[in-house]
Amino acid sequence: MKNYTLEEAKGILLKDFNIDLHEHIAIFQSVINHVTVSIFDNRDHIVRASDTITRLHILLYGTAKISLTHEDGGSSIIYFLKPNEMIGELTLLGIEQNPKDVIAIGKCICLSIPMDIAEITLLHDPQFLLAVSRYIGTKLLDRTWFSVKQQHYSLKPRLAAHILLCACDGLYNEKHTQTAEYLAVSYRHLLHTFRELREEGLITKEKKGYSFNRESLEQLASQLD
Amino acid sequence: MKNYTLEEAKGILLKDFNIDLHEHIAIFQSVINHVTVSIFDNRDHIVRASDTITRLHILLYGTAKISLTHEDGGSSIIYFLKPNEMIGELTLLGIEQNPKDVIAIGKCICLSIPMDIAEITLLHDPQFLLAVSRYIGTKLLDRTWFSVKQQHYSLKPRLAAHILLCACDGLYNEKHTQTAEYLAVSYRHLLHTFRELREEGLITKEKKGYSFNRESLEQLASQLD
DNA sequence: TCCAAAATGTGAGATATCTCATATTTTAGT
DNA sequence: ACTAAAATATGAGATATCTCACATTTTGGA
Repeated sequence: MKNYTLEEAKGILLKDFNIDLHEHIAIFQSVINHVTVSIFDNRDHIVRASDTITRLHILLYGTAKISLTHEDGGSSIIYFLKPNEMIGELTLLGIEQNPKDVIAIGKCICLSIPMDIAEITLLHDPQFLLAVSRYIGTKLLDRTWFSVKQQHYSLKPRLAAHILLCACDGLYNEKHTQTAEYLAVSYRHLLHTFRELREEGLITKEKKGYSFNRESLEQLASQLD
Repeated sequence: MKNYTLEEAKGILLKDFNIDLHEHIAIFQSVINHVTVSIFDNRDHIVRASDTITRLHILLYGTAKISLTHEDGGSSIIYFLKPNEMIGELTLLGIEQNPKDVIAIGKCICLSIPMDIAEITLLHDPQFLLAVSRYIGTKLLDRTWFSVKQQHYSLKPRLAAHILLCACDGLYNEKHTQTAEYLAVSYRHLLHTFRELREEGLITKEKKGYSFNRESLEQLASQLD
């Protein structure tokens, strides 16, 4: 993990990642001179469950996972974070009881400000508060939909939806281990279901991932709506 | 369902339900002259998924369930609402895409104000916005914990936790049909698990519900933490 | 008080999913 | 280029949970 000032970061971000910072810092406008930029590598902890959370982040680039380790040693992926999502907002609000691990999947870039600065400014800023309400509310709805579907339908249609969701240029290419944790099934069972989809001709294994028959997958996934 | 003005309601609430309104209207102070009180009977719809939502409610008394009907005809209980919880706040924030049914379980009493009044006042009130952020954030954490546990552990320990949570004066007395929907298992399987708990001596059927060995249930449920 | 609807209860067989053991292939770091 | 770790893959048997069919009991209204 490397840290940069906003000034240092501007050049790097624009050159190497084609990110224009101006689009992203609106929400931090009132605390702009406290903003720094951090670049994380694959598997770096952005937040460690066991540590005190000292900064409020916004993910600019990359994907991160929030995950939780159970008493029995197993773990669950709770959420995949995508660009423009916040990290630490529930701690800022003073309601997070059981912090979770946030881990970079591939390279990740975050804006961040110190938590104590956020507390004395953002918590009184109606614009920020409305934005954060909407953000958390949307997550609540997403999570509700996801978990209701998860508990009501078997893996096959959920996997179909997941493949469609993750596919990039018509190719699904996620790690089965991650998918199994996210869909909360055993690795073995996930593989079994992948085979079913293959045998039914809905997906085909290629060198770089799985290609698929979009219409058939969509039809399978449509029962979730 | 019956509606009352705040003035009309004061007497009824204090006399019949021992509710002192003053404790509850703080959050609506700025729109106090638009507040009305509604009393719902068992199985009344407080909100109907198919209708436009025109009021923002706060539940004062009773229990209500939020539930959703699946494409395949089955249904899931998403959440049990308890006193001091809001109904319609996600609609107020403009982010609710798929409204759900909210149904009274037994008698329910709500404060409410028209949604359009809420939009022009509460959405700019930092105190309200902070309160609503915390409220929704807490729900997000509850729901996350619940669904992660739900998908990772079998019914037995979850049922133990549920019995402890619902028990009143050492007696569990919920409808099995409701419990099955909430814990997202078939009625048949729920009964099967109840029998297991009975045969292992953790619970005992009484005339008015189930009594239980608290320590044993707590030990069973403790693996969820 | 009576009836219809809801809730409770049980059996049997089907299916989804898990656990564990083990082998091969791919990936990342030095 | 080599090696250890991670990811992929498969089989076999166990378990959790579901579906359906059916009988009995309780409950809420007219």
